[in-house]
Amino acid sequence: MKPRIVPRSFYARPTLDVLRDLIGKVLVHEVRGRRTAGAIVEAEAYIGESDPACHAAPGPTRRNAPLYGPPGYAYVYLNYGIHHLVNVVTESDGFPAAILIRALDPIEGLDLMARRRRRGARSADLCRGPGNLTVALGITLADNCADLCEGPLRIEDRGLTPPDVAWTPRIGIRVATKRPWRGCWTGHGGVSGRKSSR
DNA sequence: AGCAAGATTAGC
DNA sequence: CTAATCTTGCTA
Repeated sequence: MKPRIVPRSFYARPTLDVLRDLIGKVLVHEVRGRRTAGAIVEAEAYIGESDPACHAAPGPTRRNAPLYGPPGYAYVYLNYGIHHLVNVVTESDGFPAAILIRALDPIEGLDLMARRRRRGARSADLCRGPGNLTVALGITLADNCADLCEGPLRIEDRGLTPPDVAWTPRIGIRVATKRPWRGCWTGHGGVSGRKSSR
């Protein structure tokens, strides 16, 4: 199967279904003709205003506006003043939900990724961790609201066999840590997490 | 206008 | 385990 951009209808479904099918898809970013890409290995779901960990929990604000918009768009924001995190907006237009991309398996542009990551990192570590993969792919606030179905930032289906997905609690947050809304590529070494979760 | 908090990471 | 660092949103 040749590379194909994932259509908007893919994202207009229940978030956990999208999350399961997103593992194994390829996130691509092109800057000045240079392409970087990696297979999604780990991601977390943030669903609705009733999810205390979701940015939409306080209701609509200027910052989380993309979450309420149509599916298939990127929601990028700065966390802890240091790290950019990428989310994929899901569900129907008007319902706030998204999937945080936490780790990738580098496929293209490894040299460029290494250059962007100042601290030396082995190729397998280039895109491990939500804050690290945005640096490796060169994703910034400028990519907020980017259309993932068209443009320099997109998600492709390269025909990889859908991997088994392991569900675990979300990490790195301090509320609602018991919901098993973190999907990991079973047995893949590129999954983030500092301790036992690997 | 000022302040506290946060979906992280690296370093001791 | 804790510091670093800045945007957002709430309070005055």
